[in-house]
Amino acid sequence: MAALQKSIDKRNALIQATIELVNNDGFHATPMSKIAKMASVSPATIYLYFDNKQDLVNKTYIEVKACYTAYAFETYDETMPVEYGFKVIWKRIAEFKIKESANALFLAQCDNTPMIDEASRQEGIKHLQPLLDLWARGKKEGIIKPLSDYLLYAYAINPLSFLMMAQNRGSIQLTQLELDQAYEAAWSSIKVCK
Amino acid sequence: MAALQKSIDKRNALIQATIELVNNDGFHATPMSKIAKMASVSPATIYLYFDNKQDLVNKTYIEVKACYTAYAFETYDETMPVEYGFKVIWKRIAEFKIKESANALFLAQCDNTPMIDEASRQEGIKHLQPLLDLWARGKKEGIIKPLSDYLLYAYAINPLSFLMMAQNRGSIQLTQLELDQAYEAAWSSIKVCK
DNA sequence: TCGAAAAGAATGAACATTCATTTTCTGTAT
DNA sequence: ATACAGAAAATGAATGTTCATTCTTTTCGA
Repeated sequence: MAALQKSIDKRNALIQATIELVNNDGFHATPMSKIAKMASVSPATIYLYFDNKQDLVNKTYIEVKACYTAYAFETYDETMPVEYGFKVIWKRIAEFKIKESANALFLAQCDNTPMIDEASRQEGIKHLQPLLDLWARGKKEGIIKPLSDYLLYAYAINPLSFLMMAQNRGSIQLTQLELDQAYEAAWSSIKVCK
Repeated sequence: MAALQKSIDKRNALIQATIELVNNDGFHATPMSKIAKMASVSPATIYLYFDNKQDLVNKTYIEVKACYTAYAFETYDETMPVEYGFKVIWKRIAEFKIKESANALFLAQCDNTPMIDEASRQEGIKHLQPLLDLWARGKKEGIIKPLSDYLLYAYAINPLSFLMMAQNRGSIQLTQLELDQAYEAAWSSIKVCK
């Protein structure tokens, strides 16, 4: 059976093109024809891989978000002490912003825009669970302030939001020192003061 | 002279309609015809007030941003002690998010999207100067951590970014307690630990 | 009565999606 | 091995719609 002959490379090229073009021009200012051209594919071909433009961008979002969270939790495991765990995750997220800046920018745009379906948004959130768990543990151990779950949740969606601001629309690169400072600031804001 | 016979009400209605529609559908998914209809005006009339669609959204952005900063600094003056000044500004910003949530949402979308001209973006940033000055003072007095100016700047663009996340795309309203917690977290992240 | 302001209809370009063909792949029979 | 049939994949060219902007005419205020 030829159930999956469609080229995964072509699909990836389409996703990459979508990210790059949406970053530069925004969702609605990015024509399917341009995405097709950048992916070296006919416009009609896109519809073999995705239902329509909305579906393309939804799936791109979910894929990038999954990539983001996988990256964030790569070096973390649940047996780590809370503070160390937080540090490990935080640093990975910062690294993601820097090394995968196109992906990070794309996520920022999606998360602040009516561009993505609510369902896909929910889907994208799921993978952040380990961070929420870590925080629950930190609160239980008295290491993390008893912040409202709702705030922690907001924080979890974008713990680096101010780094995002620093990175997103300015093109300046953050230094290691700045990253360390940013981490310290973030940790200070949630840890219980001794 | 009839240099300004054009109705300021009509202009305002157009700006309001732009904010509301862009919040719901995004810039490019908002047709001029719809903006006109919501403002009870002919599409052609928009062009008496604005050069084109881009100009309309740029001017809307600048106006909302000015409104935001005016609100933020309303109760602040430069003679206040640093910590108190920070608190006063922060609380006003939080209030803005809550009371003027449509405006806040609009700004979040503009700031994370290629929707606004770079020039207008710069224009919008200018009014944040008092906060930068406050921080310079705080650092000089040893009250605020010696964070990189660049980070403080990023923070200044959106000191409430994580509150934004909490408010923007979820529709849940934050409680007073949560706001207090959020303020404490923000202050902890930048103050010098005693 | 004149000039600005406003209106509605018209224009032309851009775009998402579909259609009718062509190309490529794969499994099978020789 | 080889050729071929059938199906999936890919294509470029329509199609029909939507929309920003402009044009011509009408309304309004002084």
